[in-house]
Amino acid sequence: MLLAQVEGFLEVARRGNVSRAAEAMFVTQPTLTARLHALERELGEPLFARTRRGMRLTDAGRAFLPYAERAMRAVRDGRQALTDARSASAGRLVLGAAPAVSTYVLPALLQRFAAAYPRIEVAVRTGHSEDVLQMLLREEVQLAMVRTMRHPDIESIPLYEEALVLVVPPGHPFAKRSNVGIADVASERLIFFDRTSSYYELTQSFFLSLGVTPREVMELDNIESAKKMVERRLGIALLPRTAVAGELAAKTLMQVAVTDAPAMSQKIVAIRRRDQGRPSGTVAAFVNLLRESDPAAVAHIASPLR
Amino acid sequence: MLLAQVEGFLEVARRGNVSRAAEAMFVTQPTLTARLHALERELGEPLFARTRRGMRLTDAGRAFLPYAERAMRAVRDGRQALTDARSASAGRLVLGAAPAVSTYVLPALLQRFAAAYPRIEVAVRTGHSEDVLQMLLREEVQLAMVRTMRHPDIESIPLYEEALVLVVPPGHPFAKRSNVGIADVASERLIFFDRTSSYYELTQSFFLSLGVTPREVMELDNIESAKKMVERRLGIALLPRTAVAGELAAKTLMQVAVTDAPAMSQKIVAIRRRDQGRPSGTVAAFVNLLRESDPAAVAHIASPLR
DNA sequence: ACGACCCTATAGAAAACGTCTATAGCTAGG
DNA sequence: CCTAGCTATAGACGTTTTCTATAGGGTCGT
Repeated sequence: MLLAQVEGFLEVARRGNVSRAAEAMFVTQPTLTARLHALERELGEPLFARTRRGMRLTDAGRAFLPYAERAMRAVRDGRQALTDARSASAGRLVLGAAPAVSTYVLPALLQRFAAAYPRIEVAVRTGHSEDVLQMLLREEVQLAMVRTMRHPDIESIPLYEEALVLVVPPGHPFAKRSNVGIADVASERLIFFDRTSSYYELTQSFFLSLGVTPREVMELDNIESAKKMVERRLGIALLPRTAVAGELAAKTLMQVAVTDAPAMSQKIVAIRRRDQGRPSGTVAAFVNLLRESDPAAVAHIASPLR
Repeated sequence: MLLAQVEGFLEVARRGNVSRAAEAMFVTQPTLTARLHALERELGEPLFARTRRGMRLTDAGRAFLPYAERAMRAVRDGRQALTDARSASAGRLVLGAAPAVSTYVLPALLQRFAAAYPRIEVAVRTGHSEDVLQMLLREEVQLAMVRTMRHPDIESIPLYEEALVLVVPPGHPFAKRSNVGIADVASERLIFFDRTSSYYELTQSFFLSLGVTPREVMELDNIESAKKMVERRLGIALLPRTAVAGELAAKTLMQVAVTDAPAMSQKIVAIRRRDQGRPSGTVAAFVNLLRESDPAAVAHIASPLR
């Protein structure tokens, strides 16, 4: 069965006239007649009753009509869906993100994105970078925002550098000192977060490499709780800058520079499966947004706290 | 766009492998490759990402997939609908019927029909024969059961002869007399029904042709009421035999033969539009049932009163 | 009553398209 | 490094589709 036959069937059914229908479809009348005959032969039943006035549907034709319409509509809608996807005016986008990205950077990005592409539906799956990578490989997400990772099947788009900053509560001695050294930090009560996260490993190995053993006070499994601990003066913490942007602006937390320590940071990238070709539709739209935004900066603008 | 392309797209999407999909579709691999390329060219977008392991859907392919499935399903279901209709195992049947047929004959017929073809949905439109004919011509009904009518665009199938019988209440003098003549009848109180119906004309002209002026007592607009009047001894009536079958059997009405009057009857036929070709599907099924039933007889078996 | 017109069906030739076999090109895995 | 497995390409062949032209049948109007 050919779609041209189905289309011809519908057109003739509508107009009740082969010649007119043929004209409307830009083919000659014998061509359309042949299509109808072929369709009727394949279905084993006359779809039209031939009269002197033209063509009338038979009962069989009437029975087939809704299915023919459904088929043509599906094809038409499928075309439209691709056009929409191409212009990224509609569709679906499934993102993966590391927790710190998901909580502190994505909301502001998605706010912008939703404003620009209101007809795209967005889903976010959060997990540690390694887990999100697996999601990407299993194609459960189309694009993931995680720390730099290496894998042969993915390609990366650099996004921003996420600095780990030392934050202390307002009024803390460090806040007024001009010179805070790594040794000073190590002797303070430190608050860590999420032992399974890469931030934890990063901070740990940082201290170890400097020959300092930190005095761990407590470990929370999420950044938000860690911030609250610092605010309640239970210790100080090294936290991603994007995660404390709001508190720093509101001065409920103070940032302290450590003079004798190298800057600590992680590179955050967007990753895609290499075998998916160039970004298309919704993914391309989002990548463009990423490129023209400074993801680390937007966190300051619209923090999740406001 | 060709259905073969859509089908190929689905098969390859399912198997992720052109060669296997081609084998499953009984074509060679280059053929299927060509179909995919043609489809992608027409849609202006790659639907698959070609990898060393085979074919994976792109985002565009994933977006198109549900529409492709819908289209193929519509075509498949359409085929099935025709098959069902051919075997009359499912579908729709819209019947027209004159009032006496609709009330006294159709119920029993439809009971049988529904038992034989449970998946056919049936609709009945009732009206005087002339009105039902118009419905048929406007294709509002597929088949109509009415009194014999003549029209160039319809063809008739004889069903049964509907006799008008004289009925009297039990205990009426006529019930015991061996010899009731037309003059006797005319002197009785007569009950007629439905002045707009052909029965009325028939009975009136019958009396007139015999030079007798009936003493009309009352006229009801439906047979059921007329029967009740006779039962209540308000008069006697000439009624269609199928309409009084139940009462005759229950002996709440008695039939009286009129010795010196010719039998009065109307021929009931099924009519169809001549331009609809031979009966198909559900109509054919019903016509077959009509042929193998004796419609006038079934009214005795399952009257509407039980 | 008859001719002009309108409809679909058919015939036959030309063109277009799809399908095949054979093979190239590429990558992963042993 | 070579083989196996995958898709892409080339070129020939055959079928199908499409076209123009025309037949056949019936209605409507004059």
